[in-house]
Amino acid sequence: MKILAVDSNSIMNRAFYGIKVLTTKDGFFTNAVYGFLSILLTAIAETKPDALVFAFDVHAPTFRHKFYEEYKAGRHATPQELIDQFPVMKELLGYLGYPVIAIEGWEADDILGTVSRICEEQGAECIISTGDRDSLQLIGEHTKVRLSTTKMGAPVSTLMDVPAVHEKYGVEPLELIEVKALMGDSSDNIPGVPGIGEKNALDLIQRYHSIEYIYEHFDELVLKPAQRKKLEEGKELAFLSRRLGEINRHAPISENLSDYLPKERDEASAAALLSRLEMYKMIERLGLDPSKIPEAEETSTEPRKKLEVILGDVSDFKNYKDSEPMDILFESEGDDLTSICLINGGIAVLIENDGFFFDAALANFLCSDIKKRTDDLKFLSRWAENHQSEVKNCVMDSSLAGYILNVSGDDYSVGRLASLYHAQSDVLSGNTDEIRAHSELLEKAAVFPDLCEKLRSELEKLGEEKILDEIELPLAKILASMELRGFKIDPEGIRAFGDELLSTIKETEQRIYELCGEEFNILSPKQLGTVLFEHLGLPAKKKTKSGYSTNADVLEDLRKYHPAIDEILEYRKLTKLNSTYVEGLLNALAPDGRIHTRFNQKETRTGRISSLEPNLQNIPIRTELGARMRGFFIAKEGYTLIDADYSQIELRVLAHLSGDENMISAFTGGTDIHTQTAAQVFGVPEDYVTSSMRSSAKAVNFGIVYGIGAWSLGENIGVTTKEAQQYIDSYLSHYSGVDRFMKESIETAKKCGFAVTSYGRRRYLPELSSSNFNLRAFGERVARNMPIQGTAADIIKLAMVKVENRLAAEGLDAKLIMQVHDELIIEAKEDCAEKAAEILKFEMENAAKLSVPMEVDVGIGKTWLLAH
DNA sequence: TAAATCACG
DNA sequence: ACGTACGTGATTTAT
Repeated sequence: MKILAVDSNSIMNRAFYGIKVLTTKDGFFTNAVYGFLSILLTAIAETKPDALVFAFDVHAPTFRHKFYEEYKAGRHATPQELIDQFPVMKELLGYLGYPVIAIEGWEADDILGTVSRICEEQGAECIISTGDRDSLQLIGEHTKVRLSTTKMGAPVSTLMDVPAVHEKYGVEPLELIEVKALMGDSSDNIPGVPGIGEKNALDLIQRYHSIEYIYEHFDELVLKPAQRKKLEEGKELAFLSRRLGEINRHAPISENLSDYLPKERDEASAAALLSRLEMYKMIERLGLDPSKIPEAEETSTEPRKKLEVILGDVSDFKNYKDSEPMDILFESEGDDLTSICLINGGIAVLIENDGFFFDAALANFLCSDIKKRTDDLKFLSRWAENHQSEVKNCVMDSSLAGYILNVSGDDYSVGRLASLYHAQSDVLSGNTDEIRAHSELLEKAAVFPDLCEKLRSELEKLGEEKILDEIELPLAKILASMELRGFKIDPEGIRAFGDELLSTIKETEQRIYELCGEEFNILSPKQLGTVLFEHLGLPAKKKTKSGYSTNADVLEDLRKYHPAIDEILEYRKLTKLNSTYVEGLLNALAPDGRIHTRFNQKETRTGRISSLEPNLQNIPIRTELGARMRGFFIAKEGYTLIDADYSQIELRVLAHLSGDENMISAFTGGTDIHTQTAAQVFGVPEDYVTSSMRSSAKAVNFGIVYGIGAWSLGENIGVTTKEAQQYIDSYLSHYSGVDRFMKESIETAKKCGFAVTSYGRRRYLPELSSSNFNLRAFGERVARNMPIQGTAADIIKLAMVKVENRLAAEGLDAKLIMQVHDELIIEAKEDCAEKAAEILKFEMENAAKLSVPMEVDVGIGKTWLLAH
């Protein structure tokens, strides 16, 4: 018999503070429950117990006896967000069939101690799962403690047994009570003997084993005079602490271990609770059947609509009900559609792709004026364009709506959104074999019409419908086109560049081995750390979770100590260039000689788009060698590239949002913004600004946008924290409007629970109400940054829509192929490049009206390098 | 699968 | 006492 006894309060605490903020969409904190379950699942997997016990304190927070007042004074009160999660956790454990024990007047520790005692007596095996070192005293022949801690933000667990306690503390487990009696424990308000710390206490107990012995043989002991005095004065406290620190192992619980075997689980209730907590993956991780999730509760009140499923083809919808939009859902394989489902007026037509007629009819239908809704417009648009069509008049993409409603989500599938927004499923009727064969598709179909309405009204309620209608929907189509068009590259050039890199890499590698006097894997931070800091004895600076940090910042500081450092930095650059860019791009090259990146429109928390497989938004430019990479991105024969990028768009947005007069005039004046900032911060005329002053000012400007702290700024530009603080103070006093704006941003975000762009795009920030200082500080930085980065993202998205529309309207053979946050690239036929460049610049500069002009630099060239 | 590193805006 | 500037994605080694 093996029993896992969980110190539930302790694990809840550990999870709450150790796990990033996690809430349901209406703001209920779920991080402690989530973390608890994660820890539990690993503990079960590792220990494979027969029975489990979950011990809770009756009161959260835990407090010891009569020290409650001191307790409250000594430690922050348990935050409400954590307290609220306890009943939920207990309820869930109940559904999972586990015994939950909480007894008035007894602490969780006492219950654990009792379980462990019973195990010891009956020869059963007991494993205590806790985040608290208190329980270590319970360790014995049959009792081990699985200690969960967070080391540098990562969850770690250690299994402690008798030898482990010997090794770590040099005393018997039971003697830990004595140690604690001497040293005390502030978190449990055990006073201990004043002046005796961990070192002293351990030393004394290692030698004398108990405080009783110490005080009985007090005069015979060899003690330093100061120590003797402290012990003498603290005698009473020592014995009091001894009593407080010892866990009572006789709580009134069943001595029959078989009572702790798991009971039958109530899967439906457990799954329902977890889905209310929006922990959908946890349902599976706990081995619950996802189909046990009950439908939303409201289903019973309204009679559900019927959806009649018929098998047919696209033309069956000639007589659709035009008061309602046509919903389009589909099954796909790669870029192909295998079947679609069209829903309108209570009828769902299921259409299998039978080849030519399907393609032609669907292509024809998609470009009709019929109002449409779908769940992945970018995919559908790509399909349409591949079949010489386009998607016209699409008024809803549920995934985009879901993203706009919560940019922090990670699953915008129809099923997930339906449960999140309580959409009602229609009742399917029709040929049951067909329904079964396409059950997934039809389940989506059944809920989709109502989901779209729920999403639409939610968007309207929050004033975000324009973001969908005017930005994301038109953009989806453009991104689809950009993905299809791709970016032509020069593979021969890249290969040659790669060969060049490879030979330099070999040489560099050899030099490093010689300089270090040994061969090792330079790319392994672990091995590199050993060589640099142990074999060569260089001064180690920062540490990471698992050893020495060897990142570029650290190495930069070490350059002066050893000639190998420069080579290592060089080696890193070269191998990065080769594996990520040379090899990465060649691997991603399509048969048409072009790279087709995919744009993710639903990824970022700020509203930016991201690029993946491959990522074309991080092609090198900052170093000369890296920038050569951009020379291999080229226009096709007879065409040329046009590259346009906003100048300082984020700072201009900041000037606009803050309304700071000084900053606004900086952008209308014509002097370089960083130089002007330097002049103001350092209090010198602009002509006297040196390049180092300018670069410090630039760092301050960036820092302001990111929600700056003096420490980091100092680190970044190599001045003391104090000096950095002076820069910031000086900056904020000259740009007092910015100061005000930043303060207001945090204040409104705290009040509303979200940060927002000037187009109304929201990012919810539950971090702001966290009781964890670091998380809250992070939330505050985000509250300052998101409106700026997000507004800039909205602007360039609008610009993309306008540019693409204008180019089409003017009938130019010029198309957008790339976006890099503040930069757009067009591939244009040579004879219309000038005209297209003009349009590009104009539409970008006029995509939004700010209180400062938006400036765009535009270039034309055969390669990305030349055009930029 | 996670952590470390580094490429970009 | 603690950790320390926002937003991404790809590659590598190590667990």
